[in-house]
Amino acid sequence: MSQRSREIIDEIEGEILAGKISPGVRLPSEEKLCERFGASRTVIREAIQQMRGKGLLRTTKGSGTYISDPSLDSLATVMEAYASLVVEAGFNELIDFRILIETECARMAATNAGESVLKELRAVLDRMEKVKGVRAKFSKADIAFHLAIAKGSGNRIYAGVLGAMERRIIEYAQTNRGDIDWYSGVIEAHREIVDAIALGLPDKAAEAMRRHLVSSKRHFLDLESLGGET
Amino acid sequence: MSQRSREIIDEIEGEILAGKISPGVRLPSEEKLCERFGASRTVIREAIQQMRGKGLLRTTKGSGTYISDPSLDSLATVMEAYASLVVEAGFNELIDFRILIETECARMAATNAGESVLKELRAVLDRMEKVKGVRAKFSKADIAFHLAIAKGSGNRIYAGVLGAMERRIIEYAQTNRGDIDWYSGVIEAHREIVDAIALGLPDKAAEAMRRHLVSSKRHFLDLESLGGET
DNA sequence: ATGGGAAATCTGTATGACAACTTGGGAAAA
DNA sequence: TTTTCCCAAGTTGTCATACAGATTTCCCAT
Repeated sequence: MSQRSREIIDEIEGEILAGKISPGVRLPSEEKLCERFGASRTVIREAIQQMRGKGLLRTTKGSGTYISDPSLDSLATVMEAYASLVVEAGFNELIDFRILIETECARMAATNAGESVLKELRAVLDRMEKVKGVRAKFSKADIAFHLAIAKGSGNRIYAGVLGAMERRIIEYAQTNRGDIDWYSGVIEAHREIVDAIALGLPDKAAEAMRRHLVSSKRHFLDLESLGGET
Repeated sequence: MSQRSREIIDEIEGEILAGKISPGVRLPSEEKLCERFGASRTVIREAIQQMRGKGLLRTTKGSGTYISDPSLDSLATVMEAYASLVVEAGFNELIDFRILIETECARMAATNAGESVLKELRAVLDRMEKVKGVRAKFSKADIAFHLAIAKGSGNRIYAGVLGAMERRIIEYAQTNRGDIDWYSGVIEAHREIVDAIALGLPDKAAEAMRRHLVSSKRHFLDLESLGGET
């Protein structure tokens, strides 16, 4: 497997991560790169496309190709793609991963979250109360809740990684669960978490979050073993 | 920004993650896709290249394009690219992320690790003792140590995510640190972790790992504030 | 039935051309 | 001189065509 584009990718990536080219800087034009690597424009473009897929490059028609600044979006995009593949093979592992990160998010949020985050959390709680029973809307609010906490942690990596998985996990895990008791239970758990964060109690917030997620996981596994498929 | 390839990517990705196409299955040939989307082969290929970059597709010359099975490598590739970009902006956050995951890995390894993992860990310890003082080799062994523990956790996500960051973090963090006391300290900390895992003591293993990493982080930050740059 | 080889299929690369868009600078106007 | 406007050069996006190199399929001769 020769793959001319592979070599080119390796070389350019190498320069990027060696710091020779910094985020925001424009890459030489495709034509220039053709000269430099002695390859056709086709190959150069294939290399660029692949790096774009990774989120390493960003192109603007008419202007040029630029090194991405490390937007969390790019990480999220890729992790989402990955999560969608792994979802069947190792859903358990993915959930455990999520529990680990979110528990830590809650803990950190209790010390770092400002008033604006708390306000957002309370707004989401109200919304969940309002849409109780409507699964699609409830899920959406649920996701918003967890992302808000991740944001409140102050660590952008957590928020990025989590945002990548959240939607898919919740969609997947909440299939076939519609009784009103369950909705109320979720809201109650969320409220407990918010209270702990508001009071600035890291351990309590972490513990509440962990309990909430572990119970979700159990619910999901029960449903699955009963054959709860779409 | 129209971006014909964008639409195609969205559609194909949508089908993949909706489960309409499963890992291992072959995608229709480029020509067929041209017909289906009413686009030129160029556009189809650009879409494919980008998804290849994400690790979503795998192509074999002469045979076809296939949906990747969720190999951890693909995630690692992408996270590595990301880590290289974020490394300047939020190195602290990246390290905290690592500490969180590795602590959990150590905890889980204490209950899940089999004899083979323990054997590997001990072998790595010996090797570190042998190359004490040679920074490049020591770093390599250091990475191997942490990855072995991640593997011993039994959760492939941890191992994948960590493998993606490990090399870059350690390379970056160990710059300018060469005195013999430091090497000994690292080995001592590692030995403590291995012992706890061998005895099957989750909390102790986790605590030892956390102490080790937090101390590394502090060392690194000290060096940095003194102007320790490449 | 089987083995071998040719044909069909498929991805990788090269070339040339044009469209769509951005950018910078120069000409024209104030 | 300063400002405004427009266009020309530069750059990426898309198309069509052709052929090389690898793999797979299938048919024919043994």
